[in-house]
Amino acid sequence: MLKKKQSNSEMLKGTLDMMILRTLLGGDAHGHTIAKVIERTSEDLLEVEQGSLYPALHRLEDRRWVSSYWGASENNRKAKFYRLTAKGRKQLLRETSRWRQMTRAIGLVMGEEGGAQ
Amino acid sequence: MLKKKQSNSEMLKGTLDMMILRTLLGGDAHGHTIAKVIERTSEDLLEVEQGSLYPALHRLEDRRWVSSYWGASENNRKAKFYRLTAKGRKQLLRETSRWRQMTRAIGLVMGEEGGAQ
DNA sequence: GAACATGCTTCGGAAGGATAGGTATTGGGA
DNA sequence: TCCCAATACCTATCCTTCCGAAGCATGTTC
Repeated sequence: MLKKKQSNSEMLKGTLDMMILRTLLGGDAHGHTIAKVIERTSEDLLEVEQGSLYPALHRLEDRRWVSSYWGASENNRKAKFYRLTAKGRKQLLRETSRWRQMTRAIGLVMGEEGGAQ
Repeated sequence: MLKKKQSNSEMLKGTLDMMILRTLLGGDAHGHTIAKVIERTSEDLLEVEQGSLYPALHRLEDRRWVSSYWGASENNRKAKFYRLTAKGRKQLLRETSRWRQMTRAIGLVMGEEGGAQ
């Protein structure tokens, strides 16, 4: 993920799962769409690579945070849809909380007096 | 890094280098001190493991972002001090900018209207 | 002088992300 | 008709970082 102009950055590894779960709060969606939603809502600051996206989706399914089923996309193509499970919802809360805590902590170290908003 | 109670989190990988560089803005320091400073300024939300710290310092030195020299610590022990180089300063600016951009982007995806302040 | 705190090093494994290659299907245009 | 672009998915391999663990050395204190 995260590219656009300068590739990688290595920063923020581990946030992709959280963003996928967050996206699924808006309703079931298939991989391709999830990636597009993340890219657009981030104002194209993030770019979700397929090589990151699909392994992430499988990971989330293995952990029972999402479930999947085959269906047809908006373009009438075969597509695997993902749905947030109850476990996934809890996980999303945990990760969101952790994310806020961590960004605040780093903000403190970086000397941003406001901390995380 | 980042533990305290619940270990890891896997989130935020790649920010350690930035925090080390930031810490060295305050003046030369050796590894042990750098770790303590990061822990304390983060209000103990972050924990810097030795197995992360020293490889990171070597990494930064390989990239010429810091230079090192042997000296004596406050406790009269042998210690390797690190100093931010001109290249390191530029890198710190780049990483800080990138960090702000990325947290803002993720904030957008997570639906935090304020974005990263 | 044993124990402890300080201080540094490195190995090995786990995990996530990116690159790059591949498959399949639909629809549109030459 | 044929081909290509876009959509949609999969996965092997490599790279990087982090962490646990083990080890070494030295100064201080009891």
